[in-house]
Amino acid sequence: MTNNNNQENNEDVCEIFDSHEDVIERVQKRMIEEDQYSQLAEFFKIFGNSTRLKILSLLAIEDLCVCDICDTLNLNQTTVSNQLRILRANNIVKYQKEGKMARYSLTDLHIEMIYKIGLEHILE
Amino acid sequence: MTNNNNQENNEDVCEIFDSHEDVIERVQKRMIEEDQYSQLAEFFKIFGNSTRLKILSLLAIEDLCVCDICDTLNLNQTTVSNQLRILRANNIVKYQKEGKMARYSLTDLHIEMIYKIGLEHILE
DNA sequence: AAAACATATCATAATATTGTGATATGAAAA
DNA sequence: TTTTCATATCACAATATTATGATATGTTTT
Repeated sequence: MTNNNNQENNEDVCEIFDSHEDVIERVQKRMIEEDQYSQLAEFFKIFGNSTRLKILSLLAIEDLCVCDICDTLNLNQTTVSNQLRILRANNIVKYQKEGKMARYSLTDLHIEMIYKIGLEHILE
Repeated sequence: MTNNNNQENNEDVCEIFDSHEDVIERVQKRMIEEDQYSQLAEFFKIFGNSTRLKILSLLAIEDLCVCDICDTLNLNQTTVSNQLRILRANNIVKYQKEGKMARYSLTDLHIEMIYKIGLEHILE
């Protein structure tokens, strides 16, 4: 596994077998801030619900109004509006008022990228 | 907005203003399977918890045993083991027994990619 | 103005997820 | 074999999330 030479009971000079303390210190140094982990988790949580994923996948195809989303997905208007609120609050979608309608779209290319990599993953 | 010519009250022949029915039908055709949305949501749900994200970010740096993960993150052993179980069940991490220790690693490059795109996103 | 329509918000019951104490398993050390 | 160590599993209280009915807001039509 490791390409060390021949000595068997060497646990002092070999750099490869470093102590747990060393590992911990080294890895800790490369971590991001506590707050960033939370932000990231909040961001990914958005993708962890199939209703929201469906909405996102539709908006990746084209911009849509709320009622088209409802009808396409055959979902309750309240359900869709609620999820859109969550998506808005997290800056995942934006919308534009057109008369009494609201036309929604994705804010950001990252959203589509993440969706597609995830899809690639589950399709192996 | 749309590059149509000069007529003002044209609502019959112009292909650009299609009815809700047309939009719905067109978009529905490009959707993936119900089951795939669920699978995708399950997959992304994994990233939606900061403890799991922390573990994943450590394993993206180097392979680690459970106790090193606990010590690095200053977390309960049960908590870490539980999250590792979830990660294993979802094929996000794998492990290798080494004596009484278990060395964990990421299964797949997609994991690291998604983590990094997410990080890019929250850093604007 | 009233009616109809598109969307948003509020309140809540049902459900899911989280961290953790208690405990089990299994391997190495004594 | 007993003890110790590393990790896993179980059970569960605390918390978070979901979908949805009821209702509010705001816009167009009549």
